[in-house]
Amino acid sequence: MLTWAGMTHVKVEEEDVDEKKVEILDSLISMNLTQCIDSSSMKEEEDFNFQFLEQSGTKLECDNSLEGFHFGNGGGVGGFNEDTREQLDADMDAACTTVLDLPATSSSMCLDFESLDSVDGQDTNGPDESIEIGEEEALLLAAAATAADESSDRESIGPVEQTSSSQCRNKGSKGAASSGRRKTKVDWTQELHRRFVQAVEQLGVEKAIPSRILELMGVQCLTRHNIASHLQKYRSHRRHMIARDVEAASWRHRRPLTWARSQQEGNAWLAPIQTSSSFPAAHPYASAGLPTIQPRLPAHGHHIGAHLVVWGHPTVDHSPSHMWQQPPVNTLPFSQEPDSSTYWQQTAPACIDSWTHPSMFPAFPYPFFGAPYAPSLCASQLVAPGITSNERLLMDESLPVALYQTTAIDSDISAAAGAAACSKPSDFLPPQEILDAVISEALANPCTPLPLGLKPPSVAAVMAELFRQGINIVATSTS
DNA sequence: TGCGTAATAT
DNA sequence: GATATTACGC
Repeated sequence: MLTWAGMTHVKVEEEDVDEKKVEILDSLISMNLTQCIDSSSMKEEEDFNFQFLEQSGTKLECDNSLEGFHFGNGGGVGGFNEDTREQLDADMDAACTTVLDLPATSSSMCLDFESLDSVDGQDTNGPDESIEIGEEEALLLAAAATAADESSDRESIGPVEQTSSSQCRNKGSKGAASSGRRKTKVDWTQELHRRFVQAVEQLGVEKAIPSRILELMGVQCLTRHNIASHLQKYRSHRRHMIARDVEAASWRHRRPLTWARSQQEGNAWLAPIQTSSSFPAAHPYASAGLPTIQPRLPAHGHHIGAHLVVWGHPTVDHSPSHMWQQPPVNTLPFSQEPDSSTYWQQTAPACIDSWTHPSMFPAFPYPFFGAPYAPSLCASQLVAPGITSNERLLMDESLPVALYQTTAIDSDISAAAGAAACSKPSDFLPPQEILDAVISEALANPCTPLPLGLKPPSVAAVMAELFRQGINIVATSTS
């Protein structure tokens, strides 16, 4: 039994259409759908199988594994050209005679032809909160597709929006007739993007042009404009990653000692975090805290260079592109991270974007800033158990040089890091010798430019610190 | 004509 | 926010 779940999500993947299904299909034509069918939930259903539609009389050229079949005001990927769509709308309107009482929460729908196998009685319902409807309703879409096929014998098929009800059209921008002119969004699924990337690589990033990419991808549902748009963003993201590489290299150049030390010490800085927090040791971020972390090597890409993890970095990019890799909030542990995390990384420089969950401890690129993010923290809070109070005091007196540079760090990161550090203070302590080395370096090179993105402390902060240290007279420069 | 890019629309 | 569309220059 098909269901209208909270998301009215029914999956489609059945190869054969038996008579029962055809029967249902026919009956659907006399029914109406008032519920908008949206593409939002289709994103995860990349394996829509068009064979059903093909076998039921609908010719679809789309690669089954690549295309979603999206309905509704959100548009989507389907196997219809514009003419087909318009005819489909007309057919739908003509065929619909019954108003289904569907829950208002039902906002999207996918067809699950696999579920259609349960027509004979097996119930494949999902959650209890699902609201059942008959296969008829669910298959109306398939019927519509069939009708579309009957109305069009064109071979060329492109992604065209398909609305399934007047409600959807109303929600749409311009109604049925006019909205039909607007193409639907392409759902750049993992597989679709993988093909895209593959094509780009094959052609060479710089030499890749939309028409050639489209050719290599062999996905007829896409248009050259689709490719161009995606390519535009792809290149943009890639440039961003490269720029970040350059910045990372620049920082390593300016901070060779710190860099070398951090490399020698490996994960020592944040190693405790790996085992004491939610960081799975296997995750690349487990080795974070270093200026560079081990990137995930792309399956097909070229490793141009390791990128900084820019958590808390003032120059951290908050552009939408990062969302392309961003797992959902409150996401699973890294070990369960979805493949989407490598969305752009398949050919873009192997990098780790700042897409990780903000609640995670930031892998700040500057080791001696690894812990004292929070202004309220003092060095002693970072000291391992067993260190003497005198040693703690000494560190407290020594660290301001390093600490002062953290004053401008993003407050959220500071708060997060501070909270993390306070909760497990002993976990954030680097080895004493490293700490000494870093402090020494900072003291020996007070004029070393700040790493990119770091702002100098405010005058007020400096004055406060000086005052705290008993320095009340400061010569000011007038030059 | 096709392409790349930026701005804008949906 | 992601994608499509458009305009413009090359």
